[in-house]
Amino acid sequence: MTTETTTPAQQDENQIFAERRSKLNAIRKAGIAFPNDFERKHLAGDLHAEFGQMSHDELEAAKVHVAVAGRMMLKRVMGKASFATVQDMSGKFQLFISNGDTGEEAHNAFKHYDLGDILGAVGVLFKTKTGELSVRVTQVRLLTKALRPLPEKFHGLTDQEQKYRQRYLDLITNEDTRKVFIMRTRIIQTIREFFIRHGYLEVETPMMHSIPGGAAAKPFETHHNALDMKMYLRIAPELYLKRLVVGGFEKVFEINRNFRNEGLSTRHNPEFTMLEFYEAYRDYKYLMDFSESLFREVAQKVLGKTLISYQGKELDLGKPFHRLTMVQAIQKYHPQFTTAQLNDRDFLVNELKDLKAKYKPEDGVGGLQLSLFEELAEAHLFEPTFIVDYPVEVSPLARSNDKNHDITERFELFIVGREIANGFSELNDAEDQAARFDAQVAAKEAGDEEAMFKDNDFVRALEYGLPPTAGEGIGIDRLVMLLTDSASIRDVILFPQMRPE
RNA sequence: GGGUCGAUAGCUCAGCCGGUAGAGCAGCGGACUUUUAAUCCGUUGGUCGCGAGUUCGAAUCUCGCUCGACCCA
Repeated sequence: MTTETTTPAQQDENQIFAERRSKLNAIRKAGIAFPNDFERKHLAGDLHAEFGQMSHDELEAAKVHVAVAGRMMLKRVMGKASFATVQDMSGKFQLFISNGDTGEEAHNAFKHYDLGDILGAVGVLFKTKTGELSVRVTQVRLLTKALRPLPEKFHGLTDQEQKYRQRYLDLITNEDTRKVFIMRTRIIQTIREFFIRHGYLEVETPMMHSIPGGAAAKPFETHHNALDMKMYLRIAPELYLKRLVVGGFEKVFEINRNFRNEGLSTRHNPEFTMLEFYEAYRDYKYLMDFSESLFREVAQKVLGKTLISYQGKELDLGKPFHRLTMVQAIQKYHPQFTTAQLNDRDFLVNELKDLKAKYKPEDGVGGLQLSLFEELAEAHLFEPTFIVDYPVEVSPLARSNDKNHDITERFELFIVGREIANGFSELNDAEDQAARFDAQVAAKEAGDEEAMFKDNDFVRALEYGLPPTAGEGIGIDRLVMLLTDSASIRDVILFPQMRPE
């Protein structure tokens, strides 16, 4: 990329750095310091899988020639012979380098290679006397000099802050970290395959919105220079995906980032990954069954089982998920409340006051029920539980229940006490949608920063006719946390948001 | 926003009642042709997160700040 050879930040200078830089300078003088002509032909993992079971004598007879490359993680020099362990994307492999096989000069050069350097080696497979599959190296080359030393080889990198800020170091050093992120990739891959197999179309909708919509959240704001207009990073793709269903794409899904301008915690990162999907001619009950089969399949394919352990407690995604209304969920953990009390506005306000819970005093019964549910029940929902019949006033995009217009055909799925999915039969009555937007605008004007904007084009789209449709969002980061037994969302996001150093 | 804990060599950590900094790994030099965190001998390396204060003297005590982890709102 560049030909700069000037030194980086001087305050990082230390003895080890200086020593390595002087080695690099010597390499530069001797020829090409960063060669790119080494042809790597084998991965450690493949070699272990293919030849790991062969005996010492079988390997000697087979004379398997290999070319491996990777970062040197361990080095043991013993005079006229040395062992080194290199690590590539698939695993680790041991090299045996000796005066007899490479010549004294090459072996002496190797002795000055440092842990962290990237090497390429060619040779023949053999087994050591302790039975470890290794390469008897005939040629070893330094491909990339590492100027900075690696973290200590036994403990690795343990400092949480450094693990998050310098994820590359965490990945080099900690196998567990690599496993989590490989699993994350597999989870997303499995989800994608599931939807494609069910006939869904994967789409991409805008990340920059002129009207943020689809969720109750504070957006990030930015500015478009050429159009001289305010824009928002999206808080949800929902309204665009439903426009696509209006357009005739009757089964769509999108896996992508949402942005919400809120605090950071072990469960919140300002940008996070969301799966949203919509299917015409389905309702929220279908979605619940569909979600159960999705979760089951992902666990089975990624973990090989549905019985999982999270932070020391077990749960089985193979068993039917519980289904409770919000009122039932509150009563499950607080049987002293009667249904009449939980539908009484004054009673709810008093309880919330006594509990010192967060709630909006202007809310109606529905909003207050939700606040009480969050305070008293949510954290207890360890086993997968769908909470159904959300109040209409907190569900401005969901279809009302035909028998009771105060509730919607909506559910949220909770696992390990955390909201992990949200789905509903979509509101496809354009006039009702327009009225609900107006109510949101009124709430916004009254000071609710999370209330929605009115999206007139979305209403116009509904006026052309949205078929009866069901839609759902699933928080991918939280799902990955669940399946990788991670306590913090930062442990499942490669580069979590941090304050500047 | 509040509370608890943390920041000392490149990394992992110790450093007690205040007396001017220590180990292991890594590095450097030496021995060693089957090691497995190799071993053995020798050795270099520090703005003790930042800034004040108390004190004859501060890594250590006090206050403030920065960054982080966890818990709470």
